[in-house]
Amino acid sequence: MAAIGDVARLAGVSKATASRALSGGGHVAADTRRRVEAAASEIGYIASPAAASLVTGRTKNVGVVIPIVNRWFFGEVLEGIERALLSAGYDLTLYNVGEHGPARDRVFEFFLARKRVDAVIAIGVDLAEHEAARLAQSGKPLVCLGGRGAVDARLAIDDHAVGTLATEHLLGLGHTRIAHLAGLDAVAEPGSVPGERLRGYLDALASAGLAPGEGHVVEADTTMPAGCTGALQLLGRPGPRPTALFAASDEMAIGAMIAAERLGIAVPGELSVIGVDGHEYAEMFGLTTVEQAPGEQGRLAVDAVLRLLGEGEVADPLPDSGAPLPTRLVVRSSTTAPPRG
Amino acid sequence: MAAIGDVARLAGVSKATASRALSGGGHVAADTRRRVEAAASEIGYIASPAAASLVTGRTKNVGVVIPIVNRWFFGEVLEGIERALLSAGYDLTLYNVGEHGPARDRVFEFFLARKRVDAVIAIGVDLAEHEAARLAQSGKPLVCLGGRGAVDARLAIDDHAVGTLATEHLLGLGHTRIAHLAGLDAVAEPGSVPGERLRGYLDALASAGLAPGEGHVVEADTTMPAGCTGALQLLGRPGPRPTALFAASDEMAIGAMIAAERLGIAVPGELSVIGVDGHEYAEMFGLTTVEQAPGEQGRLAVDAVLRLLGEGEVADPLPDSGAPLPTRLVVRSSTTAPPRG
DNA sequence: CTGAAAGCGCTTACAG
DNA sequence: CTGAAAGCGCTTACAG
Repeated sequence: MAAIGDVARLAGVSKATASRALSGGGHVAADTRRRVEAAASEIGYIASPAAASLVTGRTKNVGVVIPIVNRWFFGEVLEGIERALLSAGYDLTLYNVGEHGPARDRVFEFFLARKRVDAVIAIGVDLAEHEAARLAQSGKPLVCLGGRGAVDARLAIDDHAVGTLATEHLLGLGHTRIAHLAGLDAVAEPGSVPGERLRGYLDALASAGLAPGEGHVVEADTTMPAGCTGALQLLGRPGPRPTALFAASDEMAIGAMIAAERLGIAVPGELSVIGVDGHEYAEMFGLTTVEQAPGEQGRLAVDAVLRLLGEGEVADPLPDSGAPLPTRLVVRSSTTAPPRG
Repeated sequence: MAAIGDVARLAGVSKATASRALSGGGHVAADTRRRVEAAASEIGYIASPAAASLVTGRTKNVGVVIPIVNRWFFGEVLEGIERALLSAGYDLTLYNVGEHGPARDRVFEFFLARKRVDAVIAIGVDLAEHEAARLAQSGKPLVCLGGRGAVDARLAIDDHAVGTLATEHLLGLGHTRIAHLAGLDAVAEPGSVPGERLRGYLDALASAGLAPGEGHVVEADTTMPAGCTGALQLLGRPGPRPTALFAASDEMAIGAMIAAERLGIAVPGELSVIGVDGHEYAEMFGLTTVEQAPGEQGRLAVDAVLRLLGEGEVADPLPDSGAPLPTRLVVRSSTTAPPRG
């Protein structure tokens, strides 16, 4: 393996100068720099990250903590982060943490606690107090995308507003029997993403002088099969059927559309359906949705991390601090006015 | 940050002994080891990976190259790899490479060429000659999961056999007009995954004295929307309609089922559909499929890499070298005998 | 079983 | 602008 000494010798300079020419900020004569660069590329020299980080204390590596890879939203965020990090010359080290337990503890107590990453991005993870504390004490910048826990830098959409917006769209079309397919633990955990969307839905309903019908709020996993099962249950029960359904995610909404079809309920004729996300499959199903931009969110998280690390022009770590990430209503063919009669 | 010198001082031993007690294989008195461990945990010591790797030359980090994160198969593989790597104490550095171009070159020429990873796992990527050469010259073990390119260690299912198995299932049910929804470039690239599945399909057909009908092989992206569009095209054309369809992926197959429904074609009554993958949504749609186990494949790739790195009992790098990864036919309700008449 | 010393490959004050 | 020297925090022969 070629080391910097080899480059220096070939270029006829000292290791210090070679280092400065290749990476350091120190001034080097233009001609010297050229000679060093030529020498480096001639022998295919690439600096050892370990050696460099041992002295600089920087690793040019960011840890990304994610609860699940294989869900559209998370996959998009991850791709956005990867792209942004790579183009900034940073590596991405992936930690897929699930439920609390020894495996998750190990990530926070060992993997993330070492000097292997300069910063951490946590996506949609509810940080326990001791986890947030661990990270804080390590002194590494932490940027959260959604999720909960006491941290400095968090980017998030306004989930309450999302619930309100979706519900108001249905109210505006004239619906009064509006059901909600909520995410898991929406009722039990008020501050969570599903909880906030549920609250937005309830508040919008209340503002219109309405309340959900009996059994018209059902919780399910935010997947297509779970959405299908949940909708089957919700739409199949006796009593007045809802004319509209707000699902907490597009995958659930699509599952609900399929459930409606199986029950012979026409969408949107007999049932309007709206989701949340802007899933890549939404268009195929003509699904009306409150769209968010996960890939872009990932990029913004990287921007924030890079700023906290002092890369580029050091500005406000979170330029629009406090302002929620953008979402927008995209109306397609799955929502319309309720059936007459 | 606590360094090993602090631990040594607190335990009343030398840094060398502290190092041996904590990680090194050298013999240390049981009592000494206990004292060192107590000291380490007391001050929360965690070895600096950079310093350790500088001297050992090992990083305990594996680079994973993947063409796309947000596709079920790849997401599952990635999760399987992450879990296996983490439990072996290794980090996973993610490189999402797309089309050939400067961004991809940078991954192979810079990121992967440095001494930051001990080995590389490439998932479903067709390695160009210069890319494979780059990796080989870096001396790092490379394990491929699927994909193409000249490499030593490759794990893969037998895609030709997959195509044959799926087609034979349909033939066995009595179908003779069997269409194929192929992956992109199946015809143009004979050695690729889509190409092999297509060939398996054609060979099975030929063995039964059959050939695909006019316009009964259509290529599409391996996604649900593309599968839907492709099936719409395939099923909508004039002339005798196929009674069965073999899709190169479950997502495509599900898209095709939705297309059939939109065209008023009953599945399986008028059209049998079979896919490939064992997608998590297959069950919800009653989809018959040739199942593979991507998560498990990821784990096997890690096993192979770890063996090549000399971890654990150094055995054959690829224990079942040559043997393809397992797949199996899972029959559900989307396939049946062709309609009479 | 344990310690003193060297060294992994860089970068960074410190002089000049 | 450039070089000699120190040092980042470990591990590993080499002795004892």
